[in-house]
Amino acid sequence: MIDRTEEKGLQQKSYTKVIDYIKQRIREGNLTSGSKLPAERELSQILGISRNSVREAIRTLDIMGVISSQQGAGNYLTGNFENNLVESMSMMFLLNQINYQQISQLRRGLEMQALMLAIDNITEAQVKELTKVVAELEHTTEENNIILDKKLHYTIATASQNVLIMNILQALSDLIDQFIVDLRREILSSPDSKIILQEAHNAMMQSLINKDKNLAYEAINKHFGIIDEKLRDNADRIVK
Amino acid sequence: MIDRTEEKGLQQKSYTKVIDYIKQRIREGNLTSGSKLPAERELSQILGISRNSVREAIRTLDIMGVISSQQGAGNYLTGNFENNLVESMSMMFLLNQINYQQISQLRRGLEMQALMLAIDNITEAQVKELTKVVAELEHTTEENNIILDKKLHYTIATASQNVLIMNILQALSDLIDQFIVDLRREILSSPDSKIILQEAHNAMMQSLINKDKNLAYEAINKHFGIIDEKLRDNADRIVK
DNA sequence: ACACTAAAATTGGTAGGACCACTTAGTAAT
DNA sequence: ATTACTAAGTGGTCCTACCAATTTTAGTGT
Repeated sequence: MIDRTEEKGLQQKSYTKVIDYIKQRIREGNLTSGSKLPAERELSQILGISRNSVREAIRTLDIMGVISSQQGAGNYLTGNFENNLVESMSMMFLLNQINYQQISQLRRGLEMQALMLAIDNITEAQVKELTKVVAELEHTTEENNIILDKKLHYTIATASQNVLIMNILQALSDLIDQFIVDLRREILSSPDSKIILQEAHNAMMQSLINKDKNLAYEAINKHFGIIDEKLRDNADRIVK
Repeated sequence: MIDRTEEKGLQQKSYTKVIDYIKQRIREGNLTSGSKLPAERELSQILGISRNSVREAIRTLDIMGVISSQQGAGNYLTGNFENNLVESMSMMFLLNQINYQQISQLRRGLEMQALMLAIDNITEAQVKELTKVVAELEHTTEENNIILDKKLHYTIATASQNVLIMNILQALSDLIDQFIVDLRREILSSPDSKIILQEAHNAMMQSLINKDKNLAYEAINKHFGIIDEKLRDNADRIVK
């Protein structure tokens, strides 16, 4: 992406040609989401590099979620970046560059902003959906607790109409699933936190209905206040 | 790690073996940040796959920022994920999956949370640094305006002590540099917005000194209120 | 014994060919 | 027209060879 070619012999690596080529084609409007890329053998000819190098770039874009490789069919531009975020953060987590507290802090910031945006953008249907989920959450089994909770937050994220925030929140949710499922389940269903979370969820819903950003602010703080508290009590139980 | 081969033809792709292998070694503590990975030829032997496949994984991890490849020396575990985020978001931007408004909304959410965390974690030295930057920002040339502004926000992000949030904010900053430098410059130096931004920056600083989260909330909203307004007026000027 | 240099070994970067696995399109048989 | 089969196209994997940069080793001279 960053081209420092010709700068003291610092040579552009082959695979960057592929990425640059694709970006260029996108800019020109020749490639859009869903488009089929030239075949790998063809790309290697066009760019004057080996198929190996092409594949290294393709594989990277694949894992990053930019394209989707289908054996026998071809490479297609897609744009699912969630996976990439999950993989990245998963690695950061493993390398101890971040801990769960930081993940939770990030999530709080995003949930807050998502809720604020949702207040401006939520549709009637989404409010209805949300009301249903909140109601169901009040008397549900431990099994469905997580599913419904996810649904609630997902609905709000969707209502924010911000794909970027949605993707990151989804990635965070996946990350939590990956590393601390048990703890999540426990927090959601322990008697004391359950009540507070219900109140928080209710307040979030009310803030959306009344378009009350102050209430939204309080609701999110309440929600993550209890979560952070529980995390502090169980910090030792987060395993990798 | 889990090999589901032979299971109805659902075959694990070769390169995943490399990623799983590295993750496993990290979990076991055999690999940490800075460690040298086995040579590619060696890895291909260990995992029973071709060097090509190994390289596809290595290249991906390289671009993701997990490792750093140095020709002649070897592959080293690093953990610079910022680049990856920039590349990802850059692609999302190009593919029109996100627009600048969404980037700004994300940034608002993160700056808000960063400031809130900074209130709890900022050091004396950082407060001093910040005070200096804010003072300098009041009478500076257009050139230094951007640099100082970046420095201000970077200082707050650092003070949040949350590497994840720092990384994303840095990535957003890079993304802005990449696509809308001119607009950024203009917003920062146009007479009307300059005053409001100064007020916002001052309020942010005050909120840190007085540890006043309500003021922080207002300051961030003021800061991004004017930015969003300017963006609306110049939406047509964002090019790719 | 030390410092420096040059050769050798190591390691990532690139290339090209071969074949497998899967999908798609075209063709032939019914 | 439908189906079955074949052929072509395309990604997935492997191998071998060589280039380019770095590191290590051996050697040389003082």
